[in-house]
Amino acid sequence: MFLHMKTGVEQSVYAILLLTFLPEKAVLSGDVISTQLGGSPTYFQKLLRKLVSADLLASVPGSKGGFRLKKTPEEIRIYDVYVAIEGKQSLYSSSGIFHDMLNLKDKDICLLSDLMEEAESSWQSILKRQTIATLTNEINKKCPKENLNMLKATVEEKMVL
Amino acid sequence: MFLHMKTGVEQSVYAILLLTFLPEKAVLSGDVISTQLGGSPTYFQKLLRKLVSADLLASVPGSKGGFRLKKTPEEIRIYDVYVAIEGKQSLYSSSGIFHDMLNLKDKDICLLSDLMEEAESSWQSILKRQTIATLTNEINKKCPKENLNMLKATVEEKMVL
DNA sequence: CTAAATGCGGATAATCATTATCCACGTTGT
DNA sequence: ACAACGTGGATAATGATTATCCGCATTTAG
Repeated sequence: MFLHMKTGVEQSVYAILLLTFLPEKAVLSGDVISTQLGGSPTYFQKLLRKLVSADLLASVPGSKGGFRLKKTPEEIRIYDVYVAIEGKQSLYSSSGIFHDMLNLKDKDICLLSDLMEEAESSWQSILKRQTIATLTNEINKKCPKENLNMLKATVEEKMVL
Repeated sequence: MFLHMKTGVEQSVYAILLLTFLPEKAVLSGDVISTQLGGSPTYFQKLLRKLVSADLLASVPGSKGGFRLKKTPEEIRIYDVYVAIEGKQSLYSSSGIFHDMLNLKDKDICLLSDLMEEAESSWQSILKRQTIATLTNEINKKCPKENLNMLKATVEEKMVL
C-alpha cells in the first residue's frame, strides 16, 4: 500500500483555495493561477479541466474567460478534489497472487481485500471531513495576515469580469 | 494522495504466508517461493532480502540454503511488512506550493500536513492491527481445505534441512 | 467582421518510481 | 573442488504521472 499526496491533487487544492478569494462572478485565468502557484501551466490546465468536469469549478471560455468556484468552500471536500483528479478507481485490486498460490477457482476470494477496504474507508472518512472551508480557517490561523493580504491583492488585481 | 497496494508488498505478504507452513528450522529457497507465487524470481530475491534486513525473515546461505521466518506469525504485522518493503519515509511531504503561493518564510507552515498525518496514522493503525497470524486464520476460513493441503504438501516437498 | 484571448480535447513526449534482469562474489554442503 | 544458494551493486524495462504541443470552439474588443 502506498499513501502519497500526488502533486496533481495538492496543486488542485491550492488552486481552489486561490479561487476562494474571488468575489462573486469574477474569474481567474488558468495562466494566472499557474504562475501564482508555480508549476507547469499546461498541466495545470488539465487539472483545472478535471475540476470543471467534476463540477467543482465553472469555466468561462473566450477572452476575459477563466475559472471560478461552482460550489461554496464548505461544499468542497478534499475527498471530492481527490476523486476529481485521480478518479474513483477502486483503490485496491488484487493481483491474483493468492489464487495462483492456492490454485483457487473462485475469483471472489481475496485475502487482503477486507483489510484494504477497511484502510480505504478509514482514510476516505478523514478526507471527507475536511473541506476547502476548513483549510481556509487553517490559513487564517497559520498565516501572517500580511502575506495573506498580499495574495488577496494579487488575486484582485489579476481577476477579470 | 494515493492508497495503493503495490505488488511488492503484496508478494511479500504472501511469501511470508507461505513460510508459515514450514516446520521449525526448515527453509525454502527463493526460487521455490517465486515459482510458487509466480512473478519475477530476481525481484522476489530483492523483496526477500528486504524482509531479512527488517528482521522478519532469516536467511541461510550456501547450498541447502533458503529463507524461514525469524518471528512468529503473531509477531509480524502487515505494517511491518509494509515498512520493510517501502521504507518508513514520511508519507506526505509538502511540495512547497503553499509557501510559493503565500511567499512565506517559515518552512514549518504547511496546510495539508495535519490532514495527511491524521490520514497516515489512521491508516497505520489498521495495518498494525492485522498480523500474518490473522491472515492465516482468514485463509483457513475462506479456503477449501483441499487446496490448502495441496499447498502444504508442495511446501513440504520443496523445503530443505 | 476580424483579431486576440481564453478554455477544450487529443496526441504525444518527458520524467520518475517501481519492477525486473544480470553479474560477480561469499558461504555452505557434498 | 564443485554446485547450490543468498548478497549486493549496477543497470535496464515498465508503467503511471506529469508536461508540452497543436488545432479548434467560444467570447470580448476594436
